[in-house]
Amino acid sequence: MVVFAGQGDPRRSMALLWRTEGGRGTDAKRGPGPRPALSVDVVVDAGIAVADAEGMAALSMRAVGERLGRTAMALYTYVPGKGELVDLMYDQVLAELPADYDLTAGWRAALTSWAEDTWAFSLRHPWVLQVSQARPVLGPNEYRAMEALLRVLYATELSPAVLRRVVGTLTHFVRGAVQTVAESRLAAASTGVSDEEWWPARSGVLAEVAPDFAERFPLLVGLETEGAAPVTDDAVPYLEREARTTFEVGLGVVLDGIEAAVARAR
Amino acid sequence: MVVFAGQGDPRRSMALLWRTEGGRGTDAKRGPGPRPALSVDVVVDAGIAVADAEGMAALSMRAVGERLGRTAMALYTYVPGKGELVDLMYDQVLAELPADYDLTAGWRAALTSWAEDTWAFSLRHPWVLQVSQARPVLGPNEYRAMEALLRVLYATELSPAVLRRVVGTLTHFVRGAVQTVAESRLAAASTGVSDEEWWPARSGVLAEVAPDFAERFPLLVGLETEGAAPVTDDAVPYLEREARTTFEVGLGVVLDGIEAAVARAR
DNA sequence: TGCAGTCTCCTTACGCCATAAAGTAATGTT
DNA sequence: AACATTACTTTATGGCGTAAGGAGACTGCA
Repeated sequence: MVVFAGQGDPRRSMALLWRTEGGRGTDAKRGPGPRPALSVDVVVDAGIAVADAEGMAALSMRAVGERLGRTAMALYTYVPGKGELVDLMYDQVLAELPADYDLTAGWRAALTSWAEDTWAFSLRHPWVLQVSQARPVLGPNEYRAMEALLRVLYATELSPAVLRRVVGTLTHFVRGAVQTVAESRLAAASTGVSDEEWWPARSGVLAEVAPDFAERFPLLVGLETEGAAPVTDDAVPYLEREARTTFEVGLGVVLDGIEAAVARAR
Repeated sequence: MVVFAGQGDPRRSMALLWRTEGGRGTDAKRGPGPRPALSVDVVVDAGIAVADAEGMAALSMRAVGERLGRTAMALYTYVPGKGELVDLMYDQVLAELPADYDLTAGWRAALTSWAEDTWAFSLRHPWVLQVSQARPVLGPNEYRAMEALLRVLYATELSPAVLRRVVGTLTHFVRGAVQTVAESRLAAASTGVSDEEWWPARSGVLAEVAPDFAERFPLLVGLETEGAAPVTDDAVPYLEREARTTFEVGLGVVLDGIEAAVARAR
């Protein structure tokens, strides 16, 4: 369930995202009417809490309202709609990402830190992976995070034209890798069936239903038995271990590719 | 809206996916009861038609039923539920992908073809990008496509351990890159606002709401003006052009990284 | 002090969604 | 001819986002 950005009045959305009047926790001067018991920030935080705990699929206006002891409709006082709420939640959590990376150990080490931070961040708030990238949210923290990545990449001294694409390459890869883990956890949580239980059940049936499997897909069968990730921690499920190794090895591959581009440009 | 796989009886799901009794179009021997006017294949094709035309968000049991002149509930005769229907749709379209790649020009050229085919395929059926990868569908065509990719990758003579990860690296990257285009089209179609209209509207507001933008994000602003993709075809929207260039350049970067791994292994 | 205007928050309602349950009618087998 | 089985329908349940309208709280002005 990719969730799309709020499509209402751009002026209203952007004013909320970049809301500066004192920032979080300040209440602007009041006019007539009852004093608001909530605030945009409180609503956004409640949304984040719901999404963190129950996932994006469980994020409903009713659920957020309930967490605040209010009805769903009460939220519309603070936020134009669900799309905009998600935008605000997204930009809010993005504040957790570093605004700067240490470049003294070189760009490669810095990029590794960036990828590692992004990985950890995405697992802390897995629902961010379901926010569509097509129409970016354009909030301050998204820009802040992008600026941090760019600062690292400028150290490669690659041309702007290449640099632009490297940004995409890195984010696509990291996003895809961490998404595997996030979705796997989501599936386990929402079905109550762990990967460890799910996989043997399916592959057992597979053997029944496709007895000629080994002849049809020899390379696949060969690969399945070889090259699995070593078991370093039994508490980490199989699929997550595999995904983590793919992340580490794959990141190395991508960084090697960037290095090749750097060498070629020199 | 990531859509998760059907979570019902694995035996039933797998039997449907690998259904062999005559394959498409054969009707099994009949018992008592009215003769079925539809079939699993017809339902799956209708689902694909709906998803291709209107997107995953518009894929409802009602919509598919309506296309077949039936109620939503009628579909449950053929398919256990929506999740399983999506699984079947997914594996069905995957049959469009080649089962083999020409390796005479080397693995690099073959991988480029693979990436290109995956790109085109994903834009033909953008909704496949919203099928969760966490609990794979495990249908015959998914395995067929994977086997084709593996055949190419075996030509690199990398160790199985590395090869496993390279599969993930490539798929993550291609998926991420094409997803940008798919979501951008989806956003344009569902809101009626093209990227060309959307972006200036937003960035205009951005300038109002964040007058200190250029000081806060100097690298970002710098990059925005430099290194844009050259305009080769005016009919292709800006964001798609950018995404396509990212795909091409990024693929080169990843392939360079694989080449580095190959060289190191030698 | 009183009242008008404004604002928060509620209830109700609409039209979607997946799917459970139960009913109707058609068909093959005995 | 009776019965079991099946395709398909109608109806209902409990979710969703949010439009519309109303109740009561509060400020600012007369």
